[in-house]
Amino acid sequence: MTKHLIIITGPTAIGKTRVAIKTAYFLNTEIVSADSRQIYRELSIGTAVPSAAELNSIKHHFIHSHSIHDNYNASRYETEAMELLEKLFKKYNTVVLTGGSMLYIDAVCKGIDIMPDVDPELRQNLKTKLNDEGIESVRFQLKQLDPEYYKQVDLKNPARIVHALEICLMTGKPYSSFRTSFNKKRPFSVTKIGLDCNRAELHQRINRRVDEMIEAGLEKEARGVYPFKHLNSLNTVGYREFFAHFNGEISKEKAVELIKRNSRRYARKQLTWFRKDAEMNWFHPQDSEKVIEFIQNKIEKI
RNA sequence: GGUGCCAUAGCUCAGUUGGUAGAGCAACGGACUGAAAAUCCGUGUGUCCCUGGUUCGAUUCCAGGUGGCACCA
Repeated sequence: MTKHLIIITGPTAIGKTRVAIKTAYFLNTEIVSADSRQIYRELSIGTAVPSAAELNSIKHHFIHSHSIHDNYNASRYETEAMELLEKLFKKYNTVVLTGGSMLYIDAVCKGIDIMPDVDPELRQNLKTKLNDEGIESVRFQLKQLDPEYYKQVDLKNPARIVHALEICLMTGKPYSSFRTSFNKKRPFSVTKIGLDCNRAELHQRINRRVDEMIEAGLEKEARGVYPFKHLNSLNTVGYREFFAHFNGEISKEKAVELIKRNSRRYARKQLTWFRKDAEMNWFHPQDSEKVIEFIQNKIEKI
């Protein structure tokens, strides 16, 4: 029996949860979340996790399953998601995966090259070097250790250069030797549903949702994790703006305004990524019936 | 009703001694393989309020109109 993974994605605040739940309900299956921030149990309001009622109606995975202290990443997600899918596909022929984390979705569909875990101490050292000596110094070091990748990398992007260096230094081999861009074979078919609407409507949805988050007590939630503000997991829209407010750098009003703006920019970035995906089938978030109909047809054909 | 000031990008405004214009913010486009809600790159998007007049040429000068603000009635 062929197994099917239905992916429901789209920009932040578009209404993925609702469509995913309707779809999972119709297919009588469970939902796997592909959201790099809803995965943290310390974050709820600012990441817009599904409501208790929604979580009760359909079994969800990777919601609040990890801690902000866990040092999570896309590769760990790939491993854990694939293990989970193997189990779920023993029980179901179809599983719904939903979320807006582009790289996490790709990790499930195509896989990520195998590399060693990054040593946090090494990362800190390289960050310090970057800070003290400037981007030139890490650039130069990368040129020595991996001239091949040096030719391709965005030389203005410190995160890319630092990561390549990390791998070179930890393995003694060039980073480029790990980059196969090989798409892993998956034991299931993939159907991608992209949700989108016109931009003005999307901005309205985002602004409204941020206002709801504020009413629901986002400030208090952010205050609670403020001591850990340096963690990557908290370099997150909705939290870092409040941290700036707690630091006395900006007013609360300004923080709220920035959360809205940064959410809009995040949505735009997601759309840029999804748009170039030729496998995406686009729908309006109100058209969940059409989505289900489309999926039904697709599954019957395979 | 009278007088004065203003009208330029989505917003706040600059500017052109007459040769169709530029800042900030917002917005938009793109890259992306173990930080991805991260990180980085790029782009002015415009009936210069309307209608006439002067002029080779008006967003700019003049007149009228419309709208806004202030003050006086």
